Amino acid sequence: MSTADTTPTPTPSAPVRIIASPQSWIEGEAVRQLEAVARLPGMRLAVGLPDLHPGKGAPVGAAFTSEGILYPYLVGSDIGCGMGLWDVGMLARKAKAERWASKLDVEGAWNGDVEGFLAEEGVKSTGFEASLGTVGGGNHFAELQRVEAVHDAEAFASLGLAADRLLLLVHSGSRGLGEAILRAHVDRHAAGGLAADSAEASAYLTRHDHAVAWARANRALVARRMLDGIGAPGRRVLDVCHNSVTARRDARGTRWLHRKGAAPADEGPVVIPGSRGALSYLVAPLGDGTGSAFSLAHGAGRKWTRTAARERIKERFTAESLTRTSFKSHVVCENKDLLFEEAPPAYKPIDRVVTDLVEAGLVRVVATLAPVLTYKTRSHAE
DNA sequence: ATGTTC
Repeated sequence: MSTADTTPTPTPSAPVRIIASPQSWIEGEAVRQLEAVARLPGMRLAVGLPDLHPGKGAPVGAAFTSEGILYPYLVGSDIGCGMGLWDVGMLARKAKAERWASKLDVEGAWNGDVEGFLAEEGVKSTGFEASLGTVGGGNHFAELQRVEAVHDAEAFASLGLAADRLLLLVHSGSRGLGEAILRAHVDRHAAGGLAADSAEASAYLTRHDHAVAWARANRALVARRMLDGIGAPGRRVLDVCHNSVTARRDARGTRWLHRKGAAPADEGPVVIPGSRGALSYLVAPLGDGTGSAFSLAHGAGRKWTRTAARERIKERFTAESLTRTSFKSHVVCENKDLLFEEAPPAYKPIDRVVTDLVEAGLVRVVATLAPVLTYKTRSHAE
């Protein structure tokens, strides 16, 4: 017997995999966003990492692979955003955190030779150079850290690191550049994708790749300004991008790997930071990456929205008290709203996120890093 | 996230 089926055919979904233990609380909205992305044309795999949380349309803490079509809106506006780690080249016990907290200033355009700096980094200028070497807003920061514990001495030493030296972790992106690139795309295509073999995809990818390189140079200049401020040399240990789309070619053809708040698992060790009042984890990826879209968590993940964090944290803490943490570290954040929005209770516990990655066989911990001074922003009232 | 935002 045949029956007329009047129900619409469900859009076939790509597999969805969420790498998180039941102890990692993940908002339902983030899961719904992940599932919605998995139903987009061409999608082949959607992976949520343990720091998965809702974003604007698409979730953050996720990686997606597609075939034949790529989606600029999944990368978002901060193309190239990522984490760079520097060996400060100074003993941690020589740190003058209180003095540095009153003095460090990386606001506004750098007064050095920006064009020369970009040339050294091998990056073309963009018209956004007044922002080059600035941290930006939101969850971006530059943080001096000490080594709390070394768990894998060999891997730690192979990065040229020493347990008694300060480190500098820089989280920033492409500032207004990436936003301009996404806006130009969204003006024409909204959330729509681009056929991978189209001229528009090539044009987007060229601009995207430039923003990724510029963002990396931005982190390098933020680091240089911080290092100049404390009078230390500094050496870049690693630098990885967690917002990007890249081509991966294998026997099946080309896959487009979108990372939205997801660190790469195929570029060596990475740092997964907690909140400014928590440890950060230096981890080494394990496994072949195929089940996790070659990606890792990129941080603790937000527990409270910015609005909720402002309200709840204002009730419990004074702004002054938030300039120090349970690690006795210093916080430079002269924007009060931002000080509340980014306070440690607004974030999930980073140890749970990293434990989930360890238990999933995706990383081993090389070292834990404790905050000494977190630089967010210095206000420049006239 | 945002040379933001009138």
